[in-house]
Amino acid sequence: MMNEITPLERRADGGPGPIRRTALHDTLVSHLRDMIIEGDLSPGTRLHEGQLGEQLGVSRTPLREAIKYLASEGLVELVPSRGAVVKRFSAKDVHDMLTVLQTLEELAGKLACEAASDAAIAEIRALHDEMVRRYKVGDRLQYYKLNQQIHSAIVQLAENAALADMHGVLQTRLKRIRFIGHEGPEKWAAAVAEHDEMIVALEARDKAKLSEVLGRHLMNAWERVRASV
Amino acid sequence: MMNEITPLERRADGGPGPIRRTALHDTLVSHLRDMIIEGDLSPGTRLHEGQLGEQLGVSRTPLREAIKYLASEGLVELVPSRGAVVKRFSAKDVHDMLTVLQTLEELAGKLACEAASDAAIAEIRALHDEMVRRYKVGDRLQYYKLNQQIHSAIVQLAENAALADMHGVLQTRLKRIRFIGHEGPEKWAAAVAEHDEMIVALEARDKAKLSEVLGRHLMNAWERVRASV
DNA sequence: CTTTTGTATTCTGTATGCAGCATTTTCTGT
DNA sequence: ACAGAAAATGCTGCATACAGAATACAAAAG
Repeated sequence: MMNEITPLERRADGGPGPIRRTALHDTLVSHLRDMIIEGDLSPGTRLHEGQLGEQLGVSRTPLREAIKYLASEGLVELVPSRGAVVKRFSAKDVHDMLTVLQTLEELAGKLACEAASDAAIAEIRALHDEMVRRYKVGDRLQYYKLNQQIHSAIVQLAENAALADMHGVLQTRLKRIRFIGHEGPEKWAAAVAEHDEMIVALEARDKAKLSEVLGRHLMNAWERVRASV
Repeated sequence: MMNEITPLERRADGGPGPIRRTALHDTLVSHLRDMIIEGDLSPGTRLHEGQLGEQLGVSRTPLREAIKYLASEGLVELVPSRGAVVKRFSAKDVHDMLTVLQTLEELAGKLACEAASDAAIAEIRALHDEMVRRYKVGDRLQYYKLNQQIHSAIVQLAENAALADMHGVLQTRLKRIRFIGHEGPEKWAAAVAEHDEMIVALEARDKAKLSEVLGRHLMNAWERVRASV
């Protein structure tokens, strides 16, 4: 992927709704996040404030603030007097994260079955169907994005802000790994099959089943990505 | 508690080990954290950069960086063009956090039984005994601190960095609530009893039992603090 | 040829200055 | 006297400037 670093475009408006001024901080944070996830900034790379700021067309002050924010999210590491470096995750780190993610999604599954409205479930079904379509066509990138969306959406159904937060942090940390990991056809098929089970269980509001499938799905996720780590 | 705000003392050394220079950022972050937890900055309060910086004896720049860091931790909220305010947690928020914390500690319990060394368990036993001593004397503050330490220590035993991270974030967010919550004698006794069960289960390395007790303990925690929220 | 030390450069850490937005106060018209 | 508008104040957001630490390089000594 390795795009070249492009200056940050400061979009003036967020579209419809109340006219909200540019929030440079947020823009910078997500921009840097993407750069890390997509590999423009690979693990171990030092985040050079002067250079990076110049490339993005931003002064050091807001850049530093964004870096501190990302540090708290765990994407970069702050070394006193030596700046920030992109955090490197070991295989064990990834496995640990998946273990926690598994537990969180199991919980999310249970809560979702209790709290979700039919309409919300229907939306996820739509995402799922679209994802399957992408799978059949072999569109990996869109598949990947829809996959993430579905998992996040199920967590949203649980209507538990803390759960969504924790899940989001881990999901973000893992994005880079998943972004790289390219499982073979048979494993991909298995993943899709698990997703199918998920949707069925959700529509049936079968707590135990949904929780079980989500857990199994993430256990298998480890098998799928372990080679890439 | 409401201490008056005191200038930040810049400690020169962290004790033994390699002589490390003052890390103002870290100091500021934990100082602000403490101020929020202990109620010097109550929920809804705007964090006035000029004023606060002057009181702490620090310029606005590092202060802003620390605030951004805390924002990512979820202790303060950033409002565009209007600075940062201390986040206010609703009863549902607290309940949600405890739900997630429960799940995480259940997981920690299972992992801890597998991974912990005898020595590590002995250390927790020591903390526990000390805590019980404090309970018998009625020393609430020390009891509270040791209580937190024990929970964190058990999570540490699991040797899962991601788990420890997520647990730490939630623990921090809840600290303020727990700091306030003063349960009555009978509930306090029940909590101590649960801790007793925990230690016994841990020493027996009884995964199921430890996990169950930890879960129950946190369910009850909600009963103990719900009045304070 | 290797090692060590002194110096120069580069980068981080912190302070300060300036512009724009939000809010409040004051002024004006009815 | 009251409503609305305009000015004034205060604060945030960003940029720049300065000081100190770390690193890299070069020269000299073993």
